[in-house]
Amino acid sequence: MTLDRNSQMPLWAQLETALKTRLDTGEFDDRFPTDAELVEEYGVSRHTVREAIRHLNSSGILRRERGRGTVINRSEFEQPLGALYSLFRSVESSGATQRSLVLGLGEDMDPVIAERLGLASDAPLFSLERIRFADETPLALDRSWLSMELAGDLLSSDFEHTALYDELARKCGTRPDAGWERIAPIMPTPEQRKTLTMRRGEAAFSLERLGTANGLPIEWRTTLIRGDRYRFVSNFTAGTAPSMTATEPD
Amino acid sequence: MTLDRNSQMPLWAQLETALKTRLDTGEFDDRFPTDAELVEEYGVSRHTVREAIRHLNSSGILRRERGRGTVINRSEFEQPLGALYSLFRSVESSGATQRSLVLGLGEDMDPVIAERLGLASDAPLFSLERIRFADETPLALDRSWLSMELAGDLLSSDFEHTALYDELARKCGTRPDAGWERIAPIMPTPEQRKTLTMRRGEAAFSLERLGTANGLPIEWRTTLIRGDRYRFVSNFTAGTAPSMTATEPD
DNA sequence: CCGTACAATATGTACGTACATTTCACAACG
DNA sequence: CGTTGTGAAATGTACGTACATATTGTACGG
Repeated sequence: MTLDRNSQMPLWAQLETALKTRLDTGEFDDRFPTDAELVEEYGVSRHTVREAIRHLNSSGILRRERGRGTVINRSEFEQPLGALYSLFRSVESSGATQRSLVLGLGEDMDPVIAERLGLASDAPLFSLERIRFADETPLALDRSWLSMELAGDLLSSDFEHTALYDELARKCGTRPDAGWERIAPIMPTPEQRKTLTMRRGEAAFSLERLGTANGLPIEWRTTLIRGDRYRFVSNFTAGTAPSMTATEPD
Repeated sequence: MTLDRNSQMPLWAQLETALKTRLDTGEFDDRFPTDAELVEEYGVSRHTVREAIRHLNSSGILRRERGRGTVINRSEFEQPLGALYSLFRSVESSGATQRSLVLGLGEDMDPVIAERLGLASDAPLFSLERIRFADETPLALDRSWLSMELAGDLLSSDFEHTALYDELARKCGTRPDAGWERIAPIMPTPEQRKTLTMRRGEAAFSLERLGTANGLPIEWRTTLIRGDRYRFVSNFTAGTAPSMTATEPD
């Protein structure tokens, strides 16, 4: 398949479509081509190849790893969303008069979470639970777990006024640099509903996050966001997401 | 503020941070600098400027408009999410044995939706309602509205096997090229729950989408996705989202 | 046999240039 | 006075180059 240099569609968008088609056929199941190979094959510059891959990347299909190559994101029903990584940050930085209230700070034990953090199932965990306010009204309920060995020094910190990651970096010398996030719609339990002063029948977002540093998991976090106070909104244009008009199945 | 060329942090990431800081102070409230101005001011190449702006863009802070300039995304509580545009597509392309069942196809009237589409409140609307299956089990409930004047020719189409946008392009010569999308968590009504064969107490995603072509709204769509069958997942790394480690408020 | 060192590979960063396309303002024209 | 045309401004696309950095495999030496 060759590209049409007279087409209205940008070269990189054509290339993106072509690559997506070939991905669907399973042609790259063992190995995705390198930049140089695609440059050679399609006769375009590396810049154009990267632009195409950047878009496949941001739509969660591919992932690039420096020194290793471009790998295909395999997942079944859980659809990766690329730049959704900013989801949590967007909640954090939603403006308004931000404030948080510490509900719990101390030691906890949980075999499931301990295993997620790569610890023995009876390992002691540092736990921090907070309510996030925006405009004086509860917006989210947030709980983090870290290894007590790593975060023990944080037991005496004041988290009403200090960010967890900043404190972690300052006292423990580390901070999540990667990880994953997952979002689901749920019905809050009566207790959660009461804590967040939600009305009955109101649903909520449930966010789960595993934060890693240097490839090792260091933080597990769950966040519950009031559904009546929050929406995630996205603008799309042919300019920023041209693959959409070309490949949107519907 | 000047950039440190000996820093470990890439130039573009430093520039991103610098620009974000200046954005926060409101310095650019009237006008965001052009590429050329930033090239001049920071003494970097336009490539680097674009890389920085690309990241601000994908985190929903800025929006670039060809021929016009770079503008700041203003929104209060509804946080834009950049590449979340692929949200709907990800549902569509979630694989499995995809199938849809047409529940309704015909004329409808709705003053609110008509207004959203820029029509008179009593204008007749084309309406299409479908159930989306994945693996023989209902996944989503989907309803679209278009102006009857535009989409009248689609009344006789077979949407069990044909995509709406393809049919729209073929018969009506247009197709959404931009728009916006919004996501919320909701409790389905008993009727919706029954249609999607959901258990009691299970929440769902509610997606709303306005699709535009050439700047004019042409489609309003609502989608209900089963919460027990779907998750949105995102991987983040310092490599693909370095601003995160730098600016994560928590 | 194991570990270190080095080379090959592949992506990341950063520079440069040129032209295309869209938008907007303003002048010229009918 | 309105319409059309033209040019300036700004981002989009596309090419080129060079070097940095992370990963992996291999060869060499103890």
